[in-house]
Amino acid sequence: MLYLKKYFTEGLIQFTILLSLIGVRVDLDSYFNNQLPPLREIILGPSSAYTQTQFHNLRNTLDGYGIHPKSVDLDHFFATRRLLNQVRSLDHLRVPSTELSAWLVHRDPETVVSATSQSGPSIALDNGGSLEDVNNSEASAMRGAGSASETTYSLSGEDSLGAVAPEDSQEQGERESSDDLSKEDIDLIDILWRQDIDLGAGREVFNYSNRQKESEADKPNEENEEAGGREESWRNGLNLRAVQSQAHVDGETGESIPEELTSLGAQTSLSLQECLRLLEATFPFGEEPEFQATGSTSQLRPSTEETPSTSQGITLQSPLPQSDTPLDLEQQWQDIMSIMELQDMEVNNTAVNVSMNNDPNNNNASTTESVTIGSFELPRSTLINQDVSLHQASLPSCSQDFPTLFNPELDSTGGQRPTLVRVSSSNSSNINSTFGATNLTGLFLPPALNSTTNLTTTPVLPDPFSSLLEESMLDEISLLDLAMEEGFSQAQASQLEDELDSDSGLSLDSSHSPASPSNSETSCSSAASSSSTSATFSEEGAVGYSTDSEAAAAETEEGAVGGYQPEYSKLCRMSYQDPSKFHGIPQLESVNHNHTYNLPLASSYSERSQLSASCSKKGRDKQMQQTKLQPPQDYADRQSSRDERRARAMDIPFSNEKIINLPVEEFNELLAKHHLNEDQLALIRDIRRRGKNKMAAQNCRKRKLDTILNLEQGVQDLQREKAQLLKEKMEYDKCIRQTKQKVQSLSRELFAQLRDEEGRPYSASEYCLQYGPDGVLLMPRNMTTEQSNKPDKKQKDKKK
DNA sequence: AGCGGATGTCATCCT
DNA sequence: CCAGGATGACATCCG
Repeated sequence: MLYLKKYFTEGLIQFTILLSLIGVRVDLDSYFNNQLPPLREIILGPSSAYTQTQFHNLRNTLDGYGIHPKSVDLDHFFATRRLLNQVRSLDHLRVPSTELSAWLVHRDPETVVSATSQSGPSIALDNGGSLEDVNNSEASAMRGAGSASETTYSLSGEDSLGAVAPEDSQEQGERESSDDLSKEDIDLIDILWRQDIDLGAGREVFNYSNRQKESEADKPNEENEEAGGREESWRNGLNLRAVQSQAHVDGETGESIPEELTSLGAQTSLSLQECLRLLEATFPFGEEPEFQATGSTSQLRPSTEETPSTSQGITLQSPLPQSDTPLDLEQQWQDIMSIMELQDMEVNNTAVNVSMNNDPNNNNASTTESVTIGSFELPRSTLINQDVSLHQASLPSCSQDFPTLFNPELDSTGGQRPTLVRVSSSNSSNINSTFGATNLTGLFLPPALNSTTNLTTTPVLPDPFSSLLEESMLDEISLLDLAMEEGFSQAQASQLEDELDSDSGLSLDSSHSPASPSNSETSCSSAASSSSTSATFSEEGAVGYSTDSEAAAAETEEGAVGGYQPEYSKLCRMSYQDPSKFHGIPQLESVNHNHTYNLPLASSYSERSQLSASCSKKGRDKQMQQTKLQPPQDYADRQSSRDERRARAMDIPFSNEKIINLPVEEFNELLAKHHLNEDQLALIRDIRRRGKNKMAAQNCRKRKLDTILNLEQGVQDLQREKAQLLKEKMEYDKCIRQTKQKVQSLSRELFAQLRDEEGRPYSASEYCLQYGPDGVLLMPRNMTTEQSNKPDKKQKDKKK
């Protein structure tokens, strides 16, 4: 349904616009009055009536057209949404395509509704303020005013307060021209405008009246109900509006519009990209851009083409007569801005006011070129002209050369080149991400070098895999090495590997935990053989109380490990060395476990001494010497652990390893077999406890080490990620830089082409361009600076 | 002699 | 409640 509705609405609008352009007069009002209910049903569905908003109600009342606002609004909303989506698709800076096409919906000025009456709090709604009754006469006049400058989006209250002198003359001229349009045309346009407004943008957005407000200001006599609406919309959109913020009085009605509106509008901000799009749309490729109005939508194209819709077609060329073209331009801009506003609204209503508008001077300063003729104001507020909607616009990829695109235009413009334009970048949700907080003001500033710096500074990150390899591979490798060193056969080594692989425990140690239940009584040693700690234990146990096995074994293992980290080497050693040692013992081999504790001291001792002898490491030699020099028994005593000595002293009939590693049941059985006294039992229990705690401590330490290694790995990964992000940042910065340049050039071009009613270029000293969500505004400098000032603002939007 | 790493041990908590 | 794992703290050994 939505889809159909969307197209239906759009088509209807376009058709109407076309008719209006052609000169065919359609009485839309009557049509809508009669048809609306059905249309509404079609478009909105039966339930639509329930969803009416205050805004609509206001409009209805004020309009007097009796059109159900909702239908139009929704329609518009969907259409706008679609357009917005298309535009958003362009957000990607990297999109290479440079093509830009914009659909413009033209609204004739006459349609303006005077919002003045509604200025009340109800306006709080985005559009609410915009709702205004439109004077057909005014609208027509407005239309006639055509020249963008005249069409200025009047800041609120300007009219009543009295427009700024400089603009007045121009405005008057414009006004006069505006009269040319027939009332019918105006009505038609007005209807279209309403639709736009309903879509979500306040009427103000579309209000022609606002634009024309300048002219109205010039001509106080003429009532501009519309003007009031325009003012409102502009206020909302522009910071400048703040100036108007003082209660702005509708020229005709004399109603004052609360400042609140202004603030509300100001909150919406225009994103940089949006501005760029607008600029691009406005300045298609070098040539004088013309807006083609097709039905409701007109495409912005490079201007070589003739605009079919003559009346609404806008030419960017500076020489353009002030007549209609400027006005159209304005409208288009407004439309664009309105769309942008919608975007903002969708994303987040909490837009940030653009600081730019407030300080035009600052911006100027930033700009390289000194002269600022004027400023485009893009009203951020939701309200504003929606005449122009970008249908398809794509930003050139960052890499693309902006200058190339725009140079032609620049060349053509030849004459004055106003410099800078101030762009207000607001926080639009979409763009913000890319541009971040960058303010358009900064556009002209030299790009930050941070990105490059970062890149250069970014340290080369170590290969992530290296660490992994280290971690994962070292253990196994070291084990294998050990095995080989100690005379393991390849088969044995492979067996060892299998053991490693098969074990899925926390750590090697844990997996091979001696205490593992699987061990049978006879083979109870398994733990010792497998686990790192167990190895040590097994040795102890096997050796009995007096062997040097531990030291010798340790050294041997260390040698195998080589220069690797001590921790690692030790861990590895602890985990797997034992099995190798017991290899030579047939009975143990079958089980794969360490049964050293079963071995008599002598045997173990001899074995160890052999092992140590085989070792080539320095520590080993020492031990060898010790071993040779001292009697085995003494040496064993000296080397044995305290518990071993104690156990021997207490005449404990079995080895410590057995005490430690036997499963509880077997251990108890063992104790039961031997008749032991209290002291002996206590010692045995302590030995077991300490032994287990020892293994636990080793496991704990290994885990700590693993944790540290993992953390290191994580740090490396993060560093790598950081480097990547920095790289991306650089790229974005580059894009932003290019975009800024492009905006700058476009702004210059635009300003250069602006002409007042008399065809004179605007003085940079007097005017400046301001960008806002609502469009680009040409604002008097004093207005910008003094936002609180009166309606003087003669904003003349000149759209190209 | 002092330092730091490795290891053992204890106490404690938790499962 | 016991056995045992986990872990911090401390002690000891050793280079």
